[in-house]
Amino acid sequence: MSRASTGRGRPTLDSVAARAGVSRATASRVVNGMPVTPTSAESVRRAVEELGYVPNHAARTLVTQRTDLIALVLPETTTRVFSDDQFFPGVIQGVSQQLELADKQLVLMLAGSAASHARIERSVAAHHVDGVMLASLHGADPLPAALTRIGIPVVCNERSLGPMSPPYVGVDNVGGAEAAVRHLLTAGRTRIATIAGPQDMIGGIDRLTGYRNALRDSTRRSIVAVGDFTLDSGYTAMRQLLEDDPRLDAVFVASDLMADGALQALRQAGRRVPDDIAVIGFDDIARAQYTDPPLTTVRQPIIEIGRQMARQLLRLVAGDDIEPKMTLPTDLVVRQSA
Amino acid sequence: MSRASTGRGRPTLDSVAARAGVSRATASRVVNGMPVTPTSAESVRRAVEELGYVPNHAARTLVTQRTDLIALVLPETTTRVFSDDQFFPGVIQGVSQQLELADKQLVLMLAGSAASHARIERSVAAHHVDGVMLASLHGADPLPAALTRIGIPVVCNERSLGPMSPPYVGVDNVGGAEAAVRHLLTAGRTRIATIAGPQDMIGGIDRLTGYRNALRDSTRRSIVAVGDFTLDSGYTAMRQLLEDDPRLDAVFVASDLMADGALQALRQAGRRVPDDIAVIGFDDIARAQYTDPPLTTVRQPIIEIGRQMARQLLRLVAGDDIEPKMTLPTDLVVRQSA
DNA sequence: AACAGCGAGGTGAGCGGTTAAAAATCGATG
DNA sequence: CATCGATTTTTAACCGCTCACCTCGCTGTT
Repeated sequence: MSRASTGRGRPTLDSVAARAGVSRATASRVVNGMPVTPTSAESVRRAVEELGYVPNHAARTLVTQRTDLIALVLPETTTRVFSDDQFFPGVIQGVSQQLELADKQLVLMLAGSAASHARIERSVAAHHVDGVMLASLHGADPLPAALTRIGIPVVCNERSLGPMSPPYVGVDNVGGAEAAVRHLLTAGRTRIATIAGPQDMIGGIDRLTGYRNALRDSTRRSIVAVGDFTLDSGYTAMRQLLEDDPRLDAVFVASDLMADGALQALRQAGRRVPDDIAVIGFDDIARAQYTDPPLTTVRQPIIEIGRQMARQLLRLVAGDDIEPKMTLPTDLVVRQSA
Repeated sequence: MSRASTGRGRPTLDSVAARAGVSRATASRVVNGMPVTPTSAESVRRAVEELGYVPNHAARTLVTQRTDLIALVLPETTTRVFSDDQFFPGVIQGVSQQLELADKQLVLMLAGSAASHARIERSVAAHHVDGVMLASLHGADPLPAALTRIGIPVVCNERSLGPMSPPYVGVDNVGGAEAAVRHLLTAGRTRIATIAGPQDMIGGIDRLTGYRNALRDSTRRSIVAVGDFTLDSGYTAMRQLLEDDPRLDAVFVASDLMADGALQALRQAGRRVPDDIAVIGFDDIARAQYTDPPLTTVRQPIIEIGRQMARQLLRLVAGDDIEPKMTLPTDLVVRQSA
């Protein structure tokens, strides 16, 4: 028998069924789009409409074991969440678009302290979410391994440096950097330095590799300074480079934010860009078109990264298996700085 | 009787109870920190430990009617999510910090299309979340009213322009703008213009009001151009102002991003800042310290906005009632542009 | 010694759905 | 017209947890 449905509060499937004159099971079928007689489908649909019925998510989750929740974990290092590079907003936007298509909700988890790390693991262990996306990991973060062990689908942004590398969606950092440096070589630049990113992040490592690759094919030697993707570090690194080798005529900078800092250092040092020295950045952040001069840079498709991460994860959640490595193209955007 | 606990899969409260030699109810009490005999508390705790038990969230939600999920709704207007003002990342960070203390999870919903609007309403109607924070609404958004009608706690960022205004956490836009303009007056500036923000957003409206208030007390007349908070619009507005009144000696700009654009227009027009013309922005975004010259601006405590929104909402969710209007202070940060 | 009072722990009824299995319905067929 | 197979619908058993209520053993009182 269907349960007594006298109770007030929001309507349940029982009240819908009662009103439509069918059993709860039939009502459930209609709600879930399973085949039923047009007659009962119609009456159930009307009852749903009249009562303003909305399925109870918790009840459904309890039996189906699906939460329709997808987590996006971001490391809450001030460096990145609060920098201007717009990486996180972009990823969030892409992820959000894709999840919306699949009618999943996005749970955002900022992993700052060790406490939040533990909290995330607990939450995932409780199967509070169906899958997890990890973005912008530093070094050999233990999280990918921990989550994989729990046995929940995981997708990363860029390959993980740790022991266990889950499927990932990355961009062609190496190729992009190579293209940038080749552009400088083609323009006849001879002393080409780089301001690399942190060497415990894929972006930092691979862009430096690309720089080295491109120079290896030429006769130029490599000149390297290291920053941490912040504007200040770009400024400092540029001053350092100028001091070490005043005759530089080009610099490939591993992020636009650092490139912006580098431009300031160059301006202060009285160097004209691109006449005296060419500058190429990486990321193509919004500001790149407003620097002085507008910045030539390597664009990475940030929103697309988010979309693809979500797409891959959704497949994993659905039980399909996927190509574990996905690399999105980068391309050189030529403006005035090189 | 306790249910047979032979089933494989992750441990349930039943298996914990069985292992600890107590009833499910007692195990539940221990897990939820209610008073029990030290003896049974200890044995339950050990069982939890050994089995790696984590409570099933859906089951708990089903009976308690709490989801421990809090939604943050952001309008996905490209203008803001993808601008450099870092408002959203800041709010997210503040919200996240506060929610973590209360052990709630954050569900992020981007409200772009009409479809996503409907989706959000549906999700809230299903009591998928315990409460909702709405940020940065445009005009008379119908969402506050719709959500309030559903009967779920809502907190906004800034008061809503619509018919129904939920409790909100805002900043002292008027006072900040007044302080900025007074600073210009004190410095002896005589022709003080403003580049206002969009007049369908509280920030845009109130900052213009503050500008007018401050001028009303003086003998200066007001000169107004309107932008939409983007850099480009600041640039355009500044050119317009210069054309209309070439003898301007100061401008109060309703956002740093627009101020950045204004600085570029001024530089291009050959005006020296602050010698020929003083510029004051609003927001104190990260970039403000790197503009040329560094920007004098009105700081608003973005992270704190997020924290307070979350704090207020959590109280509402807990059933406490709160002061429906909360205004956080803004303060003038004097750098070199004025 | 009998009994009220009290606190700890057990019992069982839900919470609101899904879904496998059983029952009912129905058109087609011999 | 009874029978059979194919659908559609109903029944009822969960999913895993909380909580109101009841039981039970113990102490303190008269």
